Amino acid sequence: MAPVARSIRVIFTVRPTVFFPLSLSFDFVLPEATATDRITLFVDVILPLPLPKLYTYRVPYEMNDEVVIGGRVIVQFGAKKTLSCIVAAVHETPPKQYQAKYILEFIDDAPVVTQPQLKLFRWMADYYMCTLGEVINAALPSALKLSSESRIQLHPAFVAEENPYPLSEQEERIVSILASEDGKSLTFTEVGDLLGISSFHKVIKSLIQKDVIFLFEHLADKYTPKVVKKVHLAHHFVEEGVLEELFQKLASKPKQLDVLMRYLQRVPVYQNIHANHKGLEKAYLTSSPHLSPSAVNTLIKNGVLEQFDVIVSRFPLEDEPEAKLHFALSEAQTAARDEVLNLFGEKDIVLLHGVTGAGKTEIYIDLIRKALEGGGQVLYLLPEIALTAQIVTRLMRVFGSRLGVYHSKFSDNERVEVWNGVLSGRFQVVVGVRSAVFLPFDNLALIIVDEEHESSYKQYEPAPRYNAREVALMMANYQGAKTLLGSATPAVETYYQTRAGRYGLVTLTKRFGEAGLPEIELVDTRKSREAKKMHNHFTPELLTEIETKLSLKEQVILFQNRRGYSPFINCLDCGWIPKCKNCAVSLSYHKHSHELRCHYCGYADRMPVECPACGSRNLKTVGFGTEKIEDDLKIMLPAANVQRMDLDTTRAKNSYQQIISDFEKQTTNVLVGTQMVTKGLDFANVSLVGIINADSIIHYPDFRAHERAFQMFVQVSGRAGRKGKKGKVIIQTADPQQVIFDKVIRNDYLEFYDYEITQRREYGFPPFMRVIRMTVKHMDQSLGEQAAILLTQELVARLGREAVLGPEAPYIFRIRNFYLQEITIKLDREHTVLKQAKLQICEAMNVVKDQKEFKQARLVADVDPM
DNA sequence: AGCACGCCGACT
DNA sequence: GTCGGCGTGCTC
Repeated sequence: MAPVARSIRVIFTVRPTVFFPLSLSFDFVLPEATATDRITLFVDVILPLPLPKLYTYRVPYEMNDEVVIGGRVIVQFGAKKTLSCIVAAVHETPPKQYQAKYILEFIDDAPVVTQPQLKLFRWMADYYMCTLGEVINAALPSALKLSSESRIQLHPAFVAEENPYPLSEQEERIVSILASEDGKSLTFTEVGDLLGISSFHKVIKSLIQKDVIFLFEHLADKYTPKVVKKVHLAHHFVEEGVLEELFQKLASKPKQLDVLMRYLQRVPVYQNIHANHKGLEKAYLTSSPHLSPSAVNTLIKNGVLEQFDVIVSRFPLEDEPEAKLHFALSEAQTAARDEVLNLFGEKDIVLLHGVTGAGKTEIYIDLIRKALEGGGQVLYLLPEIALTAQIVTRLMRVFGSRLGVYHSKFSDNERVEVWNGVLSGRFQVVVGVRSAVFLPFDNLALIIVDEEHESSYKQYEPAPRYNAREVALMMANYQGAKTLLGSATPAVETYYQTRAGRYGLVTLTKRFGEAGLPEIELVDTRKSREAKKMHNHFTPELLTEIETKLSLKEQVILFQNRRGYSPFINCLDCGWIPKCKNCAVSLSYHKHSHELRCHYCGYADRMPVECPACGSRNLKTVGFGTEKIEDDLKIMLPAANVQRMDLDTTRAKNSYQQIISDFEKQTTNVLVGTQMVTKGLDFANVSLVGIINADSIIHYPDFRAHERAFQMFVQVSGRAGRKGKKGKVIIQTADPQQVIFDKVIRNDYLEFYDYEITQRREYGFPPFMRVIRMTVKHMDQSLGEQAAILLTQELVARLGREAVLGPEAPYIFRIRNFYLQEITIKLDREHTVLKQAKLQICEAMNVVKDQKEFKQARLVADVDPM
């Protein structure tokens, strides 16, 4: 059963003194049971806080039966805070060091977190070197987390006329508001707003001392069910004859009559008396263009219609699609599917390596269907950006309302409903992003991780710094489920596992339908530049090709891996470059908003008209981002309809969907964007993809730079030419000789893999070694460096010199006013070694943290960084 | 994460 | 002389 949400909980932390409970007088009447029968239970709870251990609370004896592992309870934590937390264990061992506090309340009568989840969360905390509280915090939709808020209320014994203490003007104001309504209460922030000051604590303290008000903690479920207002005909009208009478009465009121007619049209009261019981959504009547909303209200006021509320699901049970979407798998798809199933016989994990456009989704759907037939649950993970309306509607048509969707743009209430839907068994398939691995499955049969190479599966801030692909694999392992990883450009680590025989491998080399892979052309920007043939950032080759495609009414995608107009501006007279005041980066110019913005901390300033250093008006933009590409293109090709898709244009809730649908409907011809355009989008009419500046992607100081570049080029190329059309890709680069281009052009993953794996082996990187990246952050540069040096020493002392690299300041050495130092640790892959090493890393971190002068240093461990 | 207790600067 | 700043430590 799904947990029942209770609306409001009130807990007194400061009891009004007048109501001193009389029951404290000793009445020692015990129930039938004698004291010796009593079993005293204790629970270990996970608090949603970054605390290293669990806390033990005592179960009130009468509540022994209510304890549910994985259920939520409310406890007092510290002097003031009342929190909800998850019961991780039940036992009878009283803590020796301290007196356990009692649990205040039990929220759920069934687990909200399943046993396999608890096991998984423990593994995560261990593996990713974080606390269970941090895992729980990331896992639970925040509406399932309760936390208290202090409120004040007029003291029940307070009578204004008898108050012996003089009140200040501010105090009077608070009192008059609290007295305005019986039992009215205010939060601290409300008090602050009311008085227009932020230091309201003094006032509150004084009022408490004078016995005018008291404090209490208010704890409310944040989850609110969705309510729909409905109306139906008042019951006594539902009778023959009576209704006619009503019509006559309303004869002179045409508007009301209209409403009534419409109601009867939708609710056939004559044919079926019971139809009236369910009624009709009020909004259907009030928002109908031909009806008057006020007439509806008049009918309600006069008792003809009755209004009532109904709690509904945010994911309505739609009628199952009449004709379920049925599609035939192609021969290649069928073969691949059978091979996957076959491999699942001996392996738990299979990689489906299929070129872009090979039709992997149909294979997934077929496998999901099979898994459901076997009675198990299915989790289908997608990177954020690929989880579009396109794929959801498609899955909806196959799985109907058994499909749950879990998405970062979902509201919290929606998330809770998906969570509960998984618990109750309503949702047997969930398609979702990274955080969907936290959903409370307990009977998984299959997990699909699509685009498994995607770095967005890895969370970096805040902890837990987990990779959803790895978590999914672990969860599948715990629940005996099979996992299918899918990608056109598998992560080197993943492919290595197939070579090592640990994962099965199925390959699809042909595109679905007759579509061939796109033709890829490299264009040398250096040559064009020397010949003075560049049009802004476009080579003549790219520009001509764009024009050709547009004249054929075909669409174009342009990829530029940097948002904004230009990465910085520069004063031509004095050389001034605006820098972020919090970070060691230049400010990016955003033309649309006339702002200079920091892409690391969000700091923004108005674009100056003149140089603040020398007063010159010769401010020039340097470099280019998506905004400039969009701008230039609009000027050079005024007939083209250009749309930009990047973080800045997709901030609003539905803008992303809008841009995609405009492009789909071919309202826009050219889509300019950042990485967003490289992922999983499937448009039939795109025949050209342009990569404006390939060099900025390849030249990156990181062992994964080549892998990332290869994946990005192949993925974005894959957007070109689908559904029978051969597409073209133009890559602009100043250095066409780069080794990886050769592999991209021939779309030769295997060759890329062989090349890359050799490098990884030689330089000792994953998959041969495991990397843990330590970051030391400090407001003070020198202290940060010293802390990093000490940490390095401690690490070397435990792990050996060869395992530790650094410390080193990263390229961007200051973010949000914190100076950064990085240490890279390389470890043997073996589990016992790894576990031991993590303990030693914790020790080393503690040595630094225990040092008085480094108290303000922040130490972060990132396991398997990306 | 809060929040309470504890030690140093600018003020009625 | 105090009020209040935030730095450090604890929460079952």
